[in-house]
Amino acid sequence: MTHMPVAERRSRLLAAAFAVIARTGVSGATTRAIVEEAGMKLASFHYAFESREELMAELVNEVVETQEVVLEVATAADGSLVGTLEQGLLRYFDQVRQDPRRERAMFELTQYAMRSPAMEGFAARQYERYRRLAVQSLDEAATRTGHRWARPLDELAADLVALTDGITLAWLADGDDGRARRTIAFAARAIAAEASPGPERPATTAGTTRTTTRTIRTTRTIGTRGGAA
Amino acid sequence: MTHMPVAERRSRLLAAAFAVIARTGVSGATTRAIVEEAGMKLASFHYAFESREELMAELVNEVVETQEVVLEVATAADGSLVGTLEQGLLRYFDQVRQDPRRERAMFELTQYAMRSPAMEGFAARQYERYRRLAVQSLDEAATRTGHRWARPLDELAADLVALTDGITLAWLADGDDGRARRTIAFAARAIAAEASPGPERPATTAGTTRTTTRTIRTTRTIGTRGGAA
DNA sequence: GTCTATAAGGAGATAGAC
DNA sequence: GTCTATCTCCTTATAGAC
Repeated sequence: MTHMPVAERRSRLLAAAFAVIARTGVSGATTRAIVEEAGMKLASFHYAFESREELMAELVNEVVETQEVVLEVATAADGSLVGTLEQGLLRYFDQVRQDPRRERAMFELTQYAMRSPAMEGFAARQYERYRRLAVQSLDEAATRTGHRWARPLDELAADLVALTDGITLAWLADGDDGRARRTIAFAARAIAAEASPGPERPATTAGTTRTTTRTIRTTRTIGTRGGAA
Repeated sequence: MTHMPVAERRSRLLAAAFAVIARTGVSGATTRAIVEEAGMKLASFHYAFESREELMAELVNEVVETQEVVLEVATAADGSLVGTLEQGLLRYFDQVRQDPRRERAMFELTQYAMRSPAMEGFAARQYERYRRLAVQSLDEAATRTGHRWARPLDELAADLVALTDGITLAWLADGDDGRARRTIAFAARAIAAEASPGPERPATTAGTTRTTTRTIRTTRTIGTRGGAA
């Protein structure tokens, strides 16, 4: 019915496709289901895209490039590195809890891409992006709490991504919030243990609640179960 | 052609289904592809199974129950806990490298089960089993190296499973052996850091190569990059 | 540019001969 | 019990009217 620039149509179809995948999985994302979700007619699909495969490739690309947060660093409750990391991980986990279907869709799209010879290398690029985002978070966390990472940041980023992936997968499987939070506390300890007290001073301690002013409390933090668990 | 007890037929179809899934993914596991893999005719499928869905459910069950190793503990190179854990993780990783398609199939089956309302709770059972196996490994590693876990073993098992999952997923995505091994070294340190030197003596130090006899060397082992990386 | 109608093929499942 | 042949439905994709 309505006229629509082809770019707009493509964009809407991509969004619709992701929505369908989130709801029913990749296998449910038929051209018919997608156009219905987008409120279009079937023929419009093939006017905007050469094939379903082209849409999937485009979607997979878009999804990689718009991936934003691995974990958002928010200055710690007590200024500690562990606490800061744990807070960040808990925020990430909140996002997962808030929209589990999105997360499931991401995993499925990754696996779909790994199966498609045409999308060779996509999964690798996705994980590279995850790591880049993690690098930023780790860098900021260390700076804010006055620490220095004892290993190449890129390596630590890979460790962090592995932990978040594992935590997410397990939670998607069993939905056990408490368990996820305990593993998050563990993850925070594990990552924090890879830092040394560094020369970088925390930028500012203002504006945070419960400022215990206990700066540079670090490395050996076994047993710090944080506010979680 | 050949007569065959129905139980045998079911068993062969299940094995064929898993092979097809490993090769082409769940979406490629059509009844036709499965019977071809098994060297049967299509009608035999529906003689042995009510429906494709029934086979998938059965497969998913079988796969859970026959899952054997999360990580196989082999006495450490130097008797340390970190080393023991790292060795075990490296062995696990070797298995993954040796048959990546199997691992991919496992992830896909889990996700498939999570999408099927009929298989509600399967994924949770699978992860419970993973944890039980991890508990055994952790228990043995601690006993052998004379340590005591400072947290409930079930929690640590969840941490370990998250790490192995994350390591596996990342490697399946990018195939970077070095990175995987570095993350494994990190994982070993992280888990080992959750132990305290305990009263349990190592059972025996005989039969292991490079027995440095340095018993009870523990907890603070950052930087022990082991034989990996 | 957008629609209806349909082609062409693959899917799960079954009928019925042997 | 095992086969061939077929039903029915759903998929991607296109033809052709408007």
